[in-house]
Amino acid sequence: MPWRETIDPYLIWVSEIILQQTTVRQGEEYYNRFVTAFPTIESLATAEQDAVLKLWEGLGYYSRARNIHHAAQDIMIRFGGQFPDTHKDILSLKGIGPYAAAAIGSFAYGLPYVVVDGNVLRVISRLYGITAPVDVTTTVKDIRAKAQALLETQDAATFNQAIMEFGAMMCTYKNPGCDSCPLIRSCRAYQEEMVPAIPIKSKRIKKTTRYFHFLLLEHNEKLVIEQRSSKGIWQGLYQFPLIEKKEAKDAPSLHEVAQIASINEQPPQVSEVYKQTLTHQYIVARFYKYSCKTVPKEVKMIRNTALIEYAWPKIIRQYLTDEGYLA
DNA sequence: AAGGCGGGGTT
DNA sequence: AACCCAGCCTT
Repeated sequence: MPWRETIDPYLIWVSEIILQQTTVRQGEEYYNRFVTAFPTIESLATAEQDAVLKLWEGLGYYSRARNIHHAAQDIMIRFGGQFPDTHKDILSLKGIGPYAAAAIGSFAYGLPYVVVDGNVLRVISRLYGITAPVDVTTTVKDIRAKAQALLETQDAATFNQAIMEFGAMMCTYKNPGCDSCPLIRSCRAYQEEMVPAIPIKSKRIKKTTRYFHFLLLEHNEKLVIEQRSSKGIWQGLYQFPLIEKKEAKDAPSLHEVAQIASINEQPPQVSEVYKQTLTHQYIVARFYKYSCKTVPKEVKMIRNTALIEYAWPKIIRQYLTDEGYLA
């Protein structure tokens, strides 16, 4: 892993943000492309947000891309382009929380702050037999304090790397290697046969289903696109004009489509159903291709060949790939 | 303190 | 299809 062979805080920062909620296998390619495109803080700070999002396309949690971009600009202003070297300053950057601040600080500068990621939550909660839910603030604070005490005078970078690796390789969520674990004599969960039950989580997420109808409005060999803004999913990414329905059986009416653009008489070319599961939502989407007589002046229109230049949500990118638009 | 935010992996 | 994986921001 290239980011383990450097003490450059910028490279470590990029890798830690990408590797959050992402497997190493998937993240590695994104990391390489990102640091090639933006080798320095300054190059990232001066980039367009669209360019940053394009490199993040398909990775998910796009606020990470917006935040790292914003933080790079912040570093130029507040720290003269030098990545800050105190825990407090690192933590003040947007998109960097307790985990990332401890990881970057220890790996780049040897700052003595323990990392608490999912691995560490699991290791420490099992070691101390913690049956309080690990997804509440007070429990995380307790676990951080216990982990910090274990770090004590040890080398922070080595300790942080080791405890995360131990969680990932030995103290795994399923099928942990208790049979060969060097810590079973001190592991409360093992002694009380609680290993499979810990860590305990309290929150359940309920998913809502949303029905999206994307309109491909064609006029003069161009398509109408728009950028998602404000709140909700896929902020900053691009999409086609969207009509959302509450029920599966609903389809956009001619009248609704006509309000967006003046369409020709022939019926639209309707795609198959595309589905995507998000953390809190289940998306069901169809795509409708219309030929238009006119479109409103203020909309953004691009040629088919330019579609590849924009950052799309996974479900739209899948459709565009299937239709040969990105080939 | 609670909820929202993608996408991938395993069973 | 139904489960799991996670750190940070906003409200």
